[in-house]
Amino acid sequence: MSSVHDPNQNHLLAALPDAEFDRLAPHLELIPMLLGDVLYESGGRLQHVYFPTTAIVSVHYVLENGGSSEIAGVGNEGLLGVSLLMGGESTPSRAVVQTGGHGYRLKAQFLMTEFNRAGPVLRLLLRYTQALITQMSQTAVCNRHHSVEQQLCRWLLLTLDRLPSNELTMTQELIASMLGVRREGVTEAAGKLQSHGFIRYRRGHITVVDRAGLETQVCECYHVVKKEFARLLSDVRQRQGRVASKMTSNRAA
Amino acid sequence: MSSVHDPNQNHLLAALPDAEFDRLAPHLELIPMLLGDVLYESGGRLQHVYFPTTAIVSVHYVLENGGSSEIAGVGNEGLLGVSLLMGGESTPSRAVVQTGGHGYRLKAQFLMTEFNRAGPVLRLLLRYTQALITQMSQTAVCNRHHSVEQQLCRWLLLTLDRLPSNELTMTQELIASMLGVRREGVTEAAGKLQSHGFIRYRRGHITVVDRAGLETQVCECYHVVKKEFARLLSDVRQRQGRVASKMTSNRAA
DNA sequence: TGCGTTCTGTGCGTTGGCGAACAGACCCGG
DNA sequence: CCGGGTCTGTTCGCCAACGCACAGAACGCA
Repeated sequence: MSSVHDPNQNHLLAALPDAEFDRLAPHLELIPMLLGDVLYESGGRLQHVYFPTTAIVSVHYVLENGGSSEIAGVGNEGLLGVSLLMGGESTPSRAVVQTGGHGYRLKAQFLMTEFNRAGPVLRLLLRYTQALITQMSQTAVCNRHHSVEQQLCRWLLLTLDRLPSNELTMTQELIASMLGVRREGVTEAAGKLQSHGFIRYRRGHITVVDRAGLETQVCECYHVVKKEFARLLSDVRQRQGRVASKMTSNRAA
Repeated sequence: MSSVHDPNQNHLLAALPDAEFDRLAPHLELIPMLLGDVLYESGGRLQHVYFPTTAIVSVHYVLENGGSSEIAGVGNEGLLGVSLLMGGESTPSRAVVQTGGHGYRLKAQFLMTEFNRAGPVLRLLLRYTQALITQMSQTAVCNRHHSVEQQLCRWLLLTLDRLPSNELTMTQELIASMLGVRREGVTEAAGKLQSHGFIRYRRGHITVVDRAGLETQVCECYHVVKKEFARLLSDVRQRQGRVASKMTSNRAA
């Protein structure tokens, strides 16, 4: 259990040059991220940024009438707290852990110091921001033009890409609230996907058995987002074998 | 006609400290922006950034099937080309002039040089980016949860805020394509608003006669966006009386 | 093993928005 | 002042998604 966690599991951290990584590493704090944990509350002050490793976090906007929609998901490919980088101390969005796991958090000031050096960290994180903007925009269009079933496919695939396994622990109710649709709508769409043999599910567990099948149903939005991430962050998955010594020493912080 | 145009009509340019402004000013190029002009094509390489003064530009995403939605509008409060700043040389979005007028453009390299000094220009533009992200996100939620009529109100008000007058030159067809809805839907919604006495229109012209009335119908999304812009860019509308000598000399560039 | 909770399936009626089609109104240019 | 193109108003059928309500199934805990 001691060497399971490594900041390099997060692709952004892994992509940092050694010098930058070494400066940040002492301040990275491993934390459990439990299903339902609220990382940011709408309008709240941002104290930390988060780099998920095994967890997935959903960023969404909530309306006065209680309706809401996910506008982006963040897993080990990204970070939470972009609005800090942008200079807003808060954000109108809400960030909730959607799949339990772990991640590293960093006090805002440390990242900002690094960011303000205007070096590789700034450039990397801005490119990530650009990818995030694409994801949000595509979500907006998708919300308007595509069916619940298509959107479910998109969401499943995007989530799957962030998971090590092909099973997601997730109720239909929860998925519905992510997509901003009715639970029954998800039930129906999921039923179709199951009858096609693409997925199987039971009470809170969805297993993707035919990923290629899902891809035949999904709308272009999925591919647009993936492509843009790949384009902007192609260099990001490289570095894996970095020595973990520096961090294990402060994992308990 | 000679002193009508001034870069300070754009709020971002106006908010720059003198030193930064003076460095950029020689490279600002006044250009007409005509209705329908395409500033950025989806996937195209970005050569310039644009600071609208009297024009309004619509940023939208287009789907394979031809459907599309505006994800943000940019007028004299902002700039086009955020993805350049983010380090992506292109963007999957499309930018089209929605209301004819003027603006200043700047070769990408000049802004990037300034941006990379990591001074006030960077900070200002990042905060603008954050505001833009809010606008996109709120649009995504709005697309999902609010009626065409509410969205029309939101769109009218946001557009109105960027115009000097209370009349917009705009066909219902065009508005429909912005919102990503049917033209008939706009006709119906606009009809209601007119019967309430909030607006009046005739073939391609909409006049807002009761702005307060519109605000009673609009969804919260409008206010959220406005508030966030105000919060992030409150210092931006200040400087107005800056000497225009430096620019008039190169207006013809 | 049994019980309560939570999740899923299903069946209503309702509705907002879509798609297509067409008539009338308006405007501009010749 | 006329005519053609464009914009607007309206209709009708259709369907996806909504909201509500309830029954059955699965699971977890005692």
